[in-house]
Amino acid sequence: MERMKRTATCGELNRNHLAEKVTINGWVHRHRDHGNIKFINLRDRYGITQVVIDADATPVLKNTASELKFEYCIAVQGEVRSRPDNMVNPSMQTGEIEVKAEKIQILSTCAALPFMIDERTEAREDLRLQYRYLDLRSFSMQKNIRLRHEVALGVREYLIGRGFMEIETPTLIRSTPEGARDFLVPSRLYSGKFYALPQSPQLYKQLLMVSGFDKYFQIAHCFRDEDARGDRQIEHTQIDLEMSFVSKEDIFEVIEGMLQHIFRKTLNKELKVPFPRLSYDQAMDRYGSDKPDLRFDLEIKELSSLLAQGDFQLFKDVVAAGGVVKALLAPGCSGLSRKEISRLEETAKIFKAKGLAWMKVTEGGLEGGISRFYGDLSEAIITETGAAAGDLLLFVGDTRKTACTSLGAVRNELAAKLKLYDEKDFNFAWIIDFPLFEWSEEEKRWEPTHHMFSMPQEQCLDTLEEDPGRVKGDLYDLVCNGVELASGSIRIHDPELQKRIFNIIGLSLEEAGRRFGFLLEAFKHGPPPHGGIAPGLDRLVMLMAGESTIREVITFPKNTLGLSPMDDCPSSVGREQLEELHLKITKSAP
RNA sequence: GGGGGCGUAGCGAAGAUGGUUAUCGCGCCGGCCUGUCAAGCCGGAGACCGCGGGUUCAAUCCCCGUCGCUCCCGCCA
Repeated sequence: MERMKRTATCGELNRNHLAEKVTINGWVHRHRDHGNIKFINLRDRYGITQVVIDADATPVLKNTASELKFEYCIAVQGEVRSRPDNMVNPSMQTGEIEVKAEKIQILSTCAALPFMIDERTEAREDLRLQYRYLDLRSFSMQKNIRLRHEVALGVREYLIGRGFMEIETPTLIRSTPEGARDFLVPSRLYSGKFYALPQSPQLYKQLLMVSGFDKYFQIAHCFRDEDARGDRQIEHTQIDLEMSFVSKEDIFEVIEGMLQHIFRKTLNKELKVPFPRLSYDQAMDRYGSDKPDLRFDLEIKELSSLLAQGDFQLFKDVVAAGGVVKALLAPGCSGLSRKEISRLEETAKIFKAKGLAWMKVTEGGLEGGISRFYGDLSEAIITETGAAAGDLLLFVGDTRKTACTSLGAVRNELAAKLKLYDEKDFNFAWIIDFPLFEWSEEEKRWEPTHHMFSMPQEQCLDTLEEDPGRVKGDLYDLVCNGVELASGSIRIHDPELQKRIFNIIGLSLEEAGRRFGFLLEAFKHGPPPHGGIAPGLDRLVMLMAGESTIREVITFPKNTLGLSPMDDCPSSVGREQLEELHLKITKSAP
């Protein structure tokens, strides 16, 4: 029998098609058998159309229809007709019509499903990942993957419209043991040698600038052999871009325009640009994070000198030792129970705080917690924090970093608990003025905060070596709703300056030459000033889709352990394969 | 490497201070049904209660260990 090819999709039929003969192909989404009449909701990626097998159907048709089960792939030929007035389904796109089946062909059958293909699948995630091809049939996954496609399309439309060229760079590259752990690919031809998968196309895009390509972008796969998280996979996708002859202002403007274009097109949402800017120091001091969620206020205040005046010895000691006391005002939270406060304290402790001190604000002043140490200062504390009766004050005294980050975590938890923000808001901001170097206690040396090719800010150029910790870089992150969406910098294009950076991070010229000789050599040949940025596509789509993990916007993700439950990889390989690669396994996985 | 949570039928859940036959919804199988759209009704099958050990007359429940998944700290230039 000839296969019945489709003439229409399951999403497009409406009153304009009445009386037309159509063939639709798709999957049996639902079937309702009333004995002498039967309904099938046929689904394809465009929508769902109701098929009716009427009482007057031929025995052959009725027989075929009775065989249908969930997710059978079928073809239906029939006539589009309007539903009886009281049977119209206003919640369906095609709810005014139905297809009266004349012929049904079963294209393939479907075994019993491991889970229902629902709008919201409730199966455990590892099961969903194991049967990802089924999970991807669900409405929400179809929607997410389509959104991802539209975002990628928007990226291309916008950037190409702005004169960018989409250029590919290699996937098998030289390993550079800086930063994240590399994935290595053993060489067959050269025993004991390895390629690496790129953590990003960083060096190549800089070389493309040297080549004069001026405005480059690529939707690039990046690989990092580190532990996964909800917003992190060992393999992810970046919208990688680089521009010559620019300052960070130019890059901000391109990214703002690009996001505006994408949001307008896909979500019909108007983003307000330019995005606000916060220095790294401000972000840490006020929000306790370098990726603050700015959908809500809840600012952290510093009360070191005030609280060191009271009788609470712990805070006195902290301040005397050069630490700080930070305060977070929890509005209307004086009613929180001990238990609730101690839950917040647990959160603070995860981020290294030794405890979470508190005071309740009442009409009569401060009460409970550590308030008894601050009788005389209560008015000053209330004024300083802007607290009002009914509020709760939370304090951490510690090093600046610990005090800030632990209260930052409490801040996020409080905001979620108090529902201080609209989930659907998008609150973008640029975080700028990052320090260029960080002291590594483990390595006992300065390390680049971002990477070693980032430009120090001009005012620091003369004094780089004096106090590397104070050097600010031409570095910037884009954050949205507490998620780091992009990271970039203006790059160094002066080999002499580059050498000074190597020197500060303790990388000898010989070693630098071995690892990055090609880049240094390139920079001897008229490199243009350049800079770039790389928004994470997965995270962007995750936010836009309202999802809380990037796995929901990736077709075939790994789980948090870096495994793929569907094809069960990584997997072992045969001895011949290993021998060909000159490899020997010294220890097998348990 | 470390901490929290979860693990009961194909799926999602409930369960008891330790006590006969482990409960519910979806799915599956069989039957009925002419307008449903999460169709409905009747009947049925399906669970070594993650795995191993311990305590006990008795463990799905308590204890110890282990495995799997997940969230987080570390890590992620």
